[in-house]
Amino acid sequence: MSDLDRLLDELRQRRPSTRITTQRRLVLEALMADPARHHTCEDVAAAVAQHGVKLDQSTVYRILQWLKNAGVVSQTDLGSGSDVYALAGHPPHHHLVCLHCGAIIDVDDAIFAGLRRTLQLAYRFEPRIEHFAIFGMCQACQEHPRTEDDTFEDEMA
Amino acid sequence: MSDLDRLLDELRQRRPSTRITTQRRLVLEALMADPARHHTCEDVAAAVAQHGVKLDQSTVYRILQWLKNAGVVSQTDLGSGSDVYALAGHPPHHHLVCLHCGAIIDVDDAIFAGLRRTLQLAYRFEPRIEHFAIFGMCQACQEHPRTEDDTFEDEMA
DNA sequence: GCTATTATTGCAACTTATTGCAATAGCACA
DNA sequence: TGTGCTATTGCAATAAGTTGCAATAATAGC
Repeated sequence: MSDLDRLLDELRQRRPSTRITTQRRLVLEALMADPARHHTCEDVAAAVAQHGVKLDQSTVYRILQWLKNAGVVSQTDLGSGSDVYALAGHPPHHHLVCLHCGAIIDVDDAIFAGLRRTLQLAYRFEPRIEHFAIFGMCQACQEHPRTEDDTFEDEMA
Repeated sequence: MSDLDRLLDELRQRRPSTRITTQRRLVLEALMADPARHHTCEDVAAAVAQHGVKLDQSTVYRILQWLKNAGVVSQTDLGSGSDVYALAGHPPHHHLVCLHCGAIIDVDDAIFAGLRRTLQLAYRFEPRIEHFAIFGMCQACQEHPRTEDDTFEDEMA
């Protein structure tokens, strides 16, 4: 039994009314074919299309939401214009995004340990910090300042 | 000289080519009329319209981006469908958003002190954590669990 | 005050993402 | 294997936000 089928099986067991459709299978297949990648909705649709099946974008979005709710994928806005989806890794990883140059720096999940504990203890809140983006300014751009509003965000727009 | 004019003056001084337009003045006026509020683009447009001036939504968005880049307002996605904009407070405040019941819990900026320090020391990254939303599950919903994917996010959708 | 320069606006078109609804297709059960 | 229930899909419409471009208007310099 493949990883894919194992996962689909588990999803059905958690909620028996769940149906395993061709579309869901193909989307998961596309995600698992490149597990470390940040997939956009468009990427996924394109990958599925290569198997000769055209999915409506609303279907892709709905399947990605479903997988996100099930904790299988994370959804992140890295400031690129479209959200990215990634298989929930073990352990999760996060990103620092430079508002000036657009650099994306990977960071370890450990940086959130203290914050998680604070939220749990002080607020009894169980945060879902699975694939975070923190915007700011990287070292190089701090040393090479540009004007206040001449930012990557402008360029992204 | 009003707070509004003082602020506009400062913005011009920082970047002399900046022009103070009626539109920018009205948007800032609307924001400052209710400084503690989370304003949506629509709110702002409506407030300005009460002064008899109709602004195109693209204009409102552009002005809000400008103010954000200048550090005057913060932009936050609280999961409501439209981003909210708030005057940058002193000190900044943040929110915990429950994915199940939609509750929004205010939290103090102090919870980010450790994370900020870590990012500065370990990554030489200057984070811009001005008005954050952290999604997760509040205490009440942890005690009253619903099914895995029967979340507020579904309802929001 | 008048004029030239160019930042900003309004408009219309476009992108990303979501939603209501009728049609389709999993899957449980006979 | 066939049948019914209903979760899921595709479609078309909608919402939120962005962008290119021509027209407008703020400001600097005369």
